[in-house]
Amino acid sequence: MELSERKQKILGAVVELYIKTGEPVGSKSLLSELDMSVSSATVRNEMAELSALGLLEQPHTSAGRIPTNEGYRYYVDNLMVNRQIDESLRRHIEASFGSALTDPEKLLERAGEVLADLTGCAAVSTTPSGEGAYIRRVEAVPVGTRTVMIVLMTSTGVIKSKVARSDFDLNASVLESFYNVVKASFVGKLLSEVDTPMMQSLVASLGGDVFSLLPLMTAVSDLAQEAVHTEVMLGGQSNILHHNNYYGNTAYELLEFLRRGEPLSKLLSSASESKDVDVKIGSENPYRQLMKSSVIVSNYNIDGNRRGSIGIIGPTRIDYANLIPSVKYLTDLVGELLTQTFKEE
Amino acid sequence: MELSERKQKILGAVVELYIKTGEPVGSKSLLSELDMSVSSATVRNEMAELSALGLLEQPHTSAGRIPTNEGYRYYVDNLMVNRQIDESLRRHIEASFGSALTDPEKLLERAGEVLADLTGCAAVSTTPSGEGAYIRRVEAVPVGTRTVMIVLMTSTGVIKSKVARSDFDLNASVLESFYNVVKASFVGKLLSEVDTPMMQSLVASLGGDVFSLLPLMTAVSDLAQEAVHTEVMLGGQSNILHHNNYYGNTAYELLEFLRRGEPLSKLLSSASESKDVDVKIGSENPYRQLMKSSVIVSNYNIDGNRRGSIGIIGPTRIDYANLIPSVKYLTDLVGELLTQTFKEE
DNA sequence: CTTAGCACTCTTTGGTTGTGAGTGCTAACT
DNA sequence: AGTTAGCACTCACAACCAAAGAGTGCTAAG
Repeated sequence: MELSERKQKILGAVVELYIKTGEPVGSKSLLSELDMSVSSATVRNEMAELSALGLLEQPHTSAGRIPTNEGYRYYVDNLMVNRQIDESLRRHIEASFGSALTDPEKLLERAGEVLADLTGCAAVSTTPSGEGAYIRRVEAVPVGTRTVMIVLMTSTGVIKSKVARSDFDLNASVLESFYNVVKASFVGKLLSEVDTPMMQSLVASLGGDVFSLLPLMTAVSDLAQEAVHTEVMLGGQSNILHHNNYYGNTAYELLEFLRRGEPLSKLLSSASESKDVDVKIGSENPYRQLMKSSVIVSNYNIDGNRRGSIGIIGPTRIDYANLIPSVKYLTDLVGELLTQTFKEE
Repeated sequence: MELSERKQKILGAVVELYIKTGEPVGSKSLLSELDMSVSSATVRNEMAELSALGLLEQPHTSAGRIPTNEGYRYYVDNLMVNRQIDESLRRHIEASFGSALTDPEKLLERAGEVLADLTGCAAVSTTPSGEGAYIRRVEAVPVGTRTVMIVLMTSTGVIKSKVARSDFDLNASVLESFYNVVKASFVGKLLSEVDTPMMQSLVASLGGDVFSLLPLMTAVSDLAQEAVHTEVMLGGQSNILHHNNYYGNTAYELLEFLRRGEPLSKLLSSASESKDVDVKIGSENPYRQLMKSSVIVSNYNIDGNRRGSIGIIGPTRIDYANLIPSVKYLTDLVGELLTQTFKEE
């Protein structure tokens, strides 16, 4: 869509003013913000044309204009200039990561909280995907006579552990055969290869040891499942109540939607890989509950590979110019931290 | 406070009707619920006296009565009969614990979710306290040449792990001396004994090995800190929006309060040990944000020792008769599950 | 002690009426 | 042809008022 320079200036001003105040913006209040040497009537004419193009709309006949989803879209794609994140804020963010660095889950949870505080929106983050990761190591640490803790480490640095119980004593010889099986059948395997058929054929091949080993094997399989499955974390839910756009029970519906991890996970994984930051505005979102919300998602990379996402969810009149760079900055930071943590083999 | 039988009956009926409908209850609507052979005027007189006693109040002059905090308190202490939890519900609850049994943190988180769904309130739960627990075992599992995962197990079955990095190669001899130090200084110690002075004197005694061992020791100490510190989990926040008593931004304030773990933790730990279930009504709570809320908390025991708490937070007109038994039932169940899981030594 | 009756209070609801912000249109102006 | 002043029009919103309804407290009689 081609717009005259003046139309662009007006559209941009309407969007930014509406984002700031939350009130529909009229021709006069627009003029006082915008140093243009034209009259309000001219602005009105231009706004009428922008309405005809579907970029602005009126809540009712005699009110100011607010941007449509398409209006926001045009603004984000063509008009917006990303704000810089100032240095002191940057230091503040980096400082908030304290010592939670070692555990990826904790790190991502923290990242969500930081982003929520920073943006005043609800924030979501996913743990690093296990896709393409393989099993680096499995250990069985005895806890009791019939109890061991199984620890599984993946090539992406994720560590999962679980207690396994057997109905038989787990003596040295049982553990030895456990390690043999693990070495032969698990280490080096992709996490996604550990599935039901694989387990079945493994069990079939175990022979006499099956009864004592089965609980341990099941635990390893469970852990692989857990590790390949990305977890979705949510922070700053209460921020949603701050945005007066969520009146009535839309706030409840949104919170309820955010609680279910599965649709959230889909939402995040659908974020475009090609773009730095993916912005979905209102009805561009695939879920009914998000019709009045915008979602800003960015992917973080570990060692150059896309591994997970971090994003925020707010009203469509979210402050794109400030928050898009914030999300971008935080995902990059998380990617760096994780890469750094696990680069030592 | 002594009340005539009729006053008790009336007070009880007012409380229960108000809990059910949320509307102030008047003398007439009360009569139709209550099969008493008296007139509305008599009821009015009784209600006036209950008001004078501070057990009922009126939102405005010509409205029905609602219970005061003292009214609820009298009801809970003297009038209420605990409802039974029906068998099918009981089975449903037990089924919802699926396979999350092994990890206490997961179990408690799940318990919170279940309770939130069950009661329609926000639910909080704490992980088992490390107070009185000792270190049962510490393991160092090599991950890379300069990286090990430290795993700490406590006598209460909590397992914490953390990756530790050193600036030197962690060869077999370093690990051996690590295990020696652990055996001598950590295993069998109470978690609370691992504090800064203890660590300082330990470091002083390490001698030449200090540089390679220090990161590992620090990790062990961190894990002990983590294990002794109980974590507070929150579920069902969105349920708060359902209760129309939280109008305006009281809902936001409450959510914001619940987000901060520290006051929540204090709240839970202040639950009376003597009583089965501790109920705090409105201003009985020590926090301003809970003035309009009731908190129902119960402790769970592992092997007979109080280890943590589970509770719910809702409006003061919460359904005490049904929900107190629910909370009680769930805490007992959690206690049983945890005891069972860790009784094998 | 109980109860019928009644005056009184206070919220809630619906209707009416201004007010003000903002628009669209027309006609004049550059 | 684009711009602007002027003006009639629309519509949400607040203020105000009246009627309705629920419920009370009080009084006097049973």
